[in-house]
Amino acid sequence: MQIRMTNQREMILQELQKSREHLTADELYQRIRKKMPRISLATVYRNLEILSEVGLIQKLEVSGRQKRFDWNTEEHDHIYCIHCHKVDNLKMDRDELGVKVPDTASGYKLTGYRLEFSGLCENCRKDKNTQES
Amino acid sequence: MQIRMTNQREMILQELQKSREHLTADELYQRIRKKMPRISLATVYRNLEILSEVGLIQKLEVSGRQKRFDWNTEEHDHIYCIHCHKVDNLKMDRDELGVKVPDTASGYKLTGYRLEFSGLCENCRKDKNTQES
DNA sequence: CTTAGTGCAAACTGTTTGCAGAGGG
DNA sequence: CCCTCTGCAAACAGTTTGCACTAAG
Repeated sequence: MQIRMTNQREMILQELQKSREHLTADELYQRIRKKMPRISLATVYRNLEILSEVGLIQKLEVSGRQKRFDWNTEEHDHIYCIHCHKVDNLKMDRDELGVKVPDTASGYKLTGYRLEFSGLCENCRKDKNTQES
Repeated sequence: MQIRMTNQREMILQELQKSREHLTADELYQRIRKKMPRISLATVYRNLEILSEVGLIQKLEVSGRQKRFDWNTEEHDHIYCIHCHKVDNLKMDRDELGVKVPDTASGYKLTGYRLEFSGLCENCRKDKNTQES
């Protein structure tokens, strides 16, 4: 199957890349809607799925109930804000992290890992100092 | 608020503990229903929530669309089967894993991490050998 | 008795799908 | 022109909630 670069598709890709964030389908939809009011949420979902299959973006498995998508297709890990639930890229290389992946464990043949640091992001740290929630 | 030990609550706790697995609310519901046919799924959800708040069980943040719950309340990591999506406890101590958590990163004040190995579980390894999916 | 907990149904959230029509290549 | 992609609405999966009744303490 060949994939066509439609306006919607391009917009989604652009908007995700320029955001530098890890948006959910709905967040992305809200932003794109301002420039392309007739786009539908279904289109956003369909394209995020397809773009991640093709390898132009990455679908994330992270904390929280909604799926998130990443413009950065290299292997890297994430940080999760326990207060506002946003997700950022961890700017550390995997070899700095020191995770030792055994070949097998508990009967599993291991193929990889997923590491997610958690903590308070810059904004939420400020909020916590001034007004205690 | 004080919590009452109702039959339903006790059953949920028991069934989860004896399963030694990381069940979803629905899986648990299906099992309990055999012994307690009038229990409702809503009750299972409500109790899993409450029991995890009280600290008798643990709510997991793991791969997959459904929430999973763990009878084991100690801090530990998980292994995820990329084929059948089941989740097992990792029988390794955190200090064996060698993860170095910096104090801060990308503006975040870090408080912890979540590590999930992924691979093929015993059953799925067998399946893969005989019949290629 | 009192008030937390239950079963049921209905609501809600996030995501997926069927379809007829539109528009990339 | 063809066939992938779109918008729309309706379906779906997982979870939560309002309510009147039940039962634990």
